[in-house]
Amino acid sequence: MTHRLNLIYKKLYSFFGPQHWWPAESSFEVIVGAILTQNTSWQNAERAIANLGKRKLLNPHKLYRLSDKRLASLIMPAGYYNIKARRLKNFLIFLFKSYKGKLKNMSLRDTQELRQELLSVNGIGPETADSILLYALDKAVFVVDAYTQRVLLRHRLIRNNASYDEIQNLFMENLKNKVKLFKEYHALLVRLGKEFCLKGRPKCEVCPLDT
DNA sequence: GACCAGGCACATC
DNA sequence: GATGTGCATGGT
Repeated sequence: MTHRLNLIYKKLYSFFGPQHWWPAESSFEVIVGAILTQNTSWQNAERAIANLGKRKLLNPHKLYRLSDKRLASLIMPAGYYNIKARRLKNFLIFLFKSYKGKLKNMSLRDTQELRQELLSVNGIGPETADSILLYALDKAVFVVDAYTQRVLLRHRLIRNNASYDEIQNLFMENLKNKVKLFKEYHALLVRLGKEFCLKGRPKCEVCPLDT
């Protein structure tokens, strides 16, 4: 499986090239984006982030002080805005209570322990937690999302009811080069999923992996 | 108008 | 542990 996964990576990289993920100007922006993009197109999440950025609100202190109602209205384009406002606040409450509002402090914690802490925040599930760890804090954790599952399933690399942890372990046990590779690999899987592995179709057509 | 998009919590069996 | 539902905008 190690060889298989490395071969897939090589094919994806040579076909698509580097993806430059995560598109953001700061670690905090990555975290905000990770929550805003939950079950939502990145384009819509971006509009919400832009609304915050325009008002210089993309830092923990400012966002923490913003009322839930105001926050919700600003992130409206991302959809689920009431729930997501609450989720952003839940993360910030955690950040201030446990790490004095500083990402640097949070980043010093042991990766697996921090992962457990993030998962205990209401509104942060496995994908959001791992996106934060990998893309905001540079921790060697593989991110699994809907595209990852779909691509792997289409190519029969997992069984159709494989759990999040199973899929994540598949990558983490078989790949070296950790952080940089994990970032690029996940981004490439999303790119492939978007362009070739469409939902509601039994098979990928002209899939770069099949050539 | 239907379906989809870089999930998650919660209820229920 | 599996399955169903609410949350909501904007593009195709």
